[in-house]
Amino acid sequence: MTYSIGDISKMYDIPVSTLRYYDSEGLFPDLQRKSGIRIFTDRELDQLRMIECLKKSGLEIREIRQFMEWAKQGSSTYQQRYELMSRQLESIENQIAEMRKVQAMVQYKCWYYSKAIEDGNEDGLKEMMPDHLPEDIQKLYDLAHDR
Amino acid sequence: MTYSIGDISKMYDIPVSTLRYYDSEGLFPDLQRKSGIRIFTDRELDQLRMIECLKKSGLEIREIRQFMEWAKQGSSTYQQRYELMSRQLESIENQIAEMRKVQAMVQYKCWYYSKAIEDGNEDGLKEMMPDHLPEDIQKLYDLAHDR
DNA sequence: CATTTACCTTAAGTCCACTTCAGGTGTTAT
DNA sequence: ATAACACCTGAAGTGGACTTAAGGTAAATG
Repeated sequence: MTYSIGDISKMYDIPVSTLRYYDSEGLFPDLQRKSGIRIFTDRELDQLRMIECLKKSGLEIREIRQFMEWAKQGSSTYQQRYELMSRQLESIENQIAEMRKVQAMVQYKCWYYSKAIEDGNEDGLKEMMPDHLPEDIQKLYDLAHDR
Repeated sequence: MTYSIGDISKMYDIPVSTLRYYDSEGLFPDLQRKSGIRIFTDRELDQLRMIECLKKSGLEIREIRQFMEWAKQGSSTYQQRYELMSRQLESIENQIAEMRKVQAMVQYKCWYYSKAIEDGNEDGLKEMMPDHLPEDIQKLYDLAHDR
């Protein structure tokens, strides 16, 4: 099965210009052409899924290109690819932990403003604020403030 | 307690230039000065924590400025601030869910390459690949590939 | 047969969040 | 007193990831 650049664009909701940009950056190292026109196959679909994933994990385009080049080189680069994935795994785990703290802070602020709306002011809040919050809210507050 | 811009820079490991940039973008709406020099207080420390948090949640500088302006306006903007935090909470939850999928993909790839290293090739892997993976790995694969 | 459509290229432009530069003031240390 | 610091400003520069513009080819549709 093969696809045109426009097919891929619709399937993944990615602008055609972005797909061309990725190609120009070497992110599809095996992409074939028929009289100048790019022919995408399931191989490129897999690569595109991987690109999106690696981007979300925080890799830059040139690092993704490096990974794609390693993949092209075959079995001699298993080790490098494994190490890259291990590093990314650690990085993602840190990012998730960080996001949990952000989530706690935002949950705390949601509670805070809903209480402020109820009371019409922040007076009561300011009194309980460092250490006398309701138990469940205190947990969020402490998590968000690293304590 | 007050702090100089250099103090804050060291405490939070943020370049002085970034703090000046934040100030120039209106992210410290109450920041005082003594003969031209910025005087940071605990209020600005709280704001800086909030800036970092909102940035991590995906807000742009101008949206953070909006939030800070609302905060300056007092009780009349509780509702807007509550709504912003609610939206961000939802967004963070989506981001965490997305990161979990990325994590599953990267965990799967870690397993994949460690197996490839062990085997010296991907032949065995390619045979089990769509549906005959070891049970725990299959879960990762399915999660990462939305199935 | 003309125009619309889908593809192509290279180069320049955009957006965001900083960062660097050039030049200046005021206080402290040798 | 001179140099080293820590602060200041406004303007220009940077980096990354696209996006847009300008101009062209080739197949297909009215």
